[in-house]
Amino acid sequence: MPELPEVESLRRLLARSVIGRTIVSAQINEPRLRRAVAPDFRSAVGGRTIEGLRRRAKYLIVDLSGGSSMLVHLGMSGSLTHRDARFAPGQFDSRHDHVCFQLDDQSALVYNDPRRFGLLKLVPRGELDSTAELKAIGPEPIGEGFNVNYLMDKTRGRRAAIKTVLMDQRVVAGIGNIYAAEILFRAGVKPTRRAGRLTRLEAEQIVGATPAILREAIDSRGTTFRSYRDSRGRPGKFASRLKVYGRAGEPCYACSTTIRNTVVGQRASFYCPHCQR
DNA sequence: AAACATTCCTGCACGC
DNA sequence: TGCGTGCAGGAATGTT
Repeated sequence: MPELPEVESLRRLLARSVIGRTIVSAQINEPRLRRAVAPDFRSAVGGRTIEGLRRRAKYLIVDLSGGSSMLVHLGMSGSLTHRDARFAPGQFDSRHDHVCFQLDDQSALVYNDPRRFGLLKLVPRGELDSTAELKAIGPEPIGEGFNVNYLMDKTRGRRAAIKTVLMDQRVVAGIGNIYAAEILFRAGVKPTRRAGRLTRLEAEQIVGATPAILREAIDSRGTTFRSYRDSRGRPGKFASRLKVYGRAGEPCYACSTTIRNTVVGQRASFYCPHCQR
C-alpha cells in the first residue's frame, strides 16, 4: 500500500483516536521485520503516552512521552490499525499481527505486515533527522522545497528515467510506484524519459502535478490496489481514480489510446503513449 | 503462477 | 591508481 498519501491518511485518522492515549503494554509476536525489532522495544514503549503523530516521507512518527519517537514504516504490505475494545479480541490475526500495543482505553493499535518489509524503531526525538532512515530524505513534495529549480538541479546530468528519479527518496520524499505513474500522466511526461533531458516546462508540469495528485489521493484516504486498509480497516478510495496505474490494455480516459505497461528500473510502469511524451 | 505497493545492498562502469 | 557517483540487478517475503 503505502506511499505518502496512505501514510498521511493513516496519520490523520489515528490522530483522532490515539493521541493522549497511553500504551499500557506492547506485545511482540514476531520481531523479524525488515530489521528485527530491538530487544528493548517492548519495555521502552510500555507506559508511554502518545503525544503526537507526524509523517516524514513514507514514515509515520509517533511521538511518545519521555522524549522518544517511534518510527513506523509499512514496507510493501504493512498496516497499522486501531481496534476498538469490543472488537479487539476477536480480530486477532495470529499470522501477521506482529506487534500489538494495548492502550489505556482497552483499544489496541496493531501492526500487521504479511511480507515483513516494514520497520518499527525507537529513536530519541532529537536524533530523528539524523537517524539512518531519515537523514538523506529529500524535501516533502507538498511544500516549497520541491520546486522547479530544485528538480532541474537534481536531474541535470542524470540519465536515469524520470520515473526512477521521482521515486528516489533522496530526491523527493514519499513518492512510490503508483503515484509516480499518476504524476507523470498528469504532467504529460513519459516515465522512460531521461531525467537529464527534461525541459524546464516539463519540470514545471511535474512539480505542479505532484502536490495535486498527492492531495487528491489523501482526500480519498489513499489507494487500495490490492489489500491496503486504513486504520479503521477500510479500503482507500483513490483506486477508482487512477488514470494509468494498473490499467494496461485499457483505453486512456483522455484520448482512448491503449494504456501500456513497460518496465522502468525493474518496476511496472503504466503510461499513455499518446498523452505522455 | 507470475506479479508485487518498499528499501537496502552489491558490483560494475565511468570520469576526474 | 584510487575514489566517488550513477545505475542495474537482486534480495528480503507472503499473498493473490
